[in-house]
Amino acid sequence: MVRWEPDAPRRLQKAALKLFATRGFEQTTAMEIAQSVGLTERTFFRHFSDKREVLFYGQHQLVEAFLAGVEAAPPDASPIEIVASSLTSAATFFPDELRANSRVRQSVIDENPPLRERELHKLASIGTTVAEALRTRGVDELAATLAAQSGMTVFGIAFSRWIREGEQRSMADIAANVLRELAAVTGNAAAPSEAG
Amino acid sequence: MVRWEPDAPRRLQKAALKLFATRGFEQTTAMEIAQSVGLTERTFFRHFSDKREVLFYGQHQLVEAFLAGVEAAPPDASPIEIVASSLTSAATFFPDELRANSRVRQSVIDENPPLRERELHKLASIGTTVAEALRTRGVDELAATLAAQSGMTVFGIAFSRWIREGEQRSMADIAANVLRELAAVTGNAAAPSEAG
DNA sequence: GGAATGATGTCGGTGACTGACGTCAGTCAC
DNA sequence: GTGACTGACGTCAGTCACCGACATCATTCC
Repeated sequence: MVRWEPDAPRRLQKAALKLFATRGFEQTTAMEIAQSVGLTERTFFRHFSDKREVLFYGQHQLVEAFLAGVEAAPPDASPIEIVASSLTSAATFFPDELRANSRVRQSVIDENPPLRERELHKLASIGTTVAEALRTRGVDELAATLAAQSGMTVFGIAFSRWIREGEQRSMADIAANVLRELAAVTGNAAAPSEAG
Repeated sequence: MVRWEPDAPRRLQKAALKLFATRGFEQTTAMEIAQSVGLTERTFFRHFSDKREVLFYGQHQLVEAFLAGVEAAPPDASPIEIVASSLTSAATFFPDELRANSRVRQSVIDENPPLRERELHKLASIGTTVAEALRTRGVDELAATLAAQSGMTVFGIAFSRWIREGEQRSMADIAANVLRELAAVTGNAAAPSEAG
């Protein structure tokens, strides 16, 4: 007989999402989440640095997918081509079966500013990591930062479209479209000093 | 005889920045900030929704500068030209005299993840507002969101360069350069579906 | 079979943040 | 000029996120 059920973090995450979705994020205490899976509040905070973090458990693998995409790009690829490869790789983390689940999770996040903050921070943090990987490949700092952060912008927009009701395209397809549109939008940029 | 010193929020902000810079953000309690200007903790939280917010007092005007830049753009301007105008307008909020002050403030923010989160949220929030303004001008949703969020990326990078030690150029000049580089970087984008 | 390990529980605390209510100077109606 | 009203603040008591220190006990390793 085992002393504890295994995989406490994932059990806590599932319980937290359910409680947040029904009762609301603020109205749910860490103690309630923990007790709903037979653990104590203290144990909750041993697995998650704070109450918000429980919704972001497993993000580590997403970062690695982005990085794998960077490394998969051919040696002569331009910065934005590397980012494109990175997005394609990351898109494998969002198969169609996950769409419904992602929708629920995102609706919880969208309704709670503290969770939005954490999400933006995660995105920016991935962007920094990808930029670092670009610099390792010889891309200069400004281009690397711009390409990586733009990639995160594309990713965020693509994801929000991917979970739209009625959307049929795959995450990879949407990301590709958004990235093309980014090129189109920025293509004719005028210097800001000309305006104002 | 006046009952209270005027402009409590600004006094609290100045005291908070000084304390955060010397003692650290976490090591400074809201009560200490309040007491250092002769107020109570309760009054601190009447002016600021949370402890982090004290460092972002006055951001409202920055948003309005961005929006003024949007409105100043000619009617036939492309989305990215409108964003360029917006950046130029916002740049007036960062005259050279503010550089030293901005450096101190930013070093506090950079060293504290909770403050970084709040900053990213503010930036994204301005981006959403600018995107909304673009849509009002007839820009379609995708282009508006891309242009506005890219503008925030440019703004963030430009600001971090503006406060670099030894940097001489104005905020407007740097922003113009970064925006040009964005166009160059995204110019040759390949579809992500080709890679990976 | 005893020691080390690792995940958990227990206890007591700090500090962010809130709601309810009291205080008091200025202001304005009458 | 008195009384109602308002606005900025103080006081008090509470909830909850989060942490450090220490105890517990099944499993594992020697």
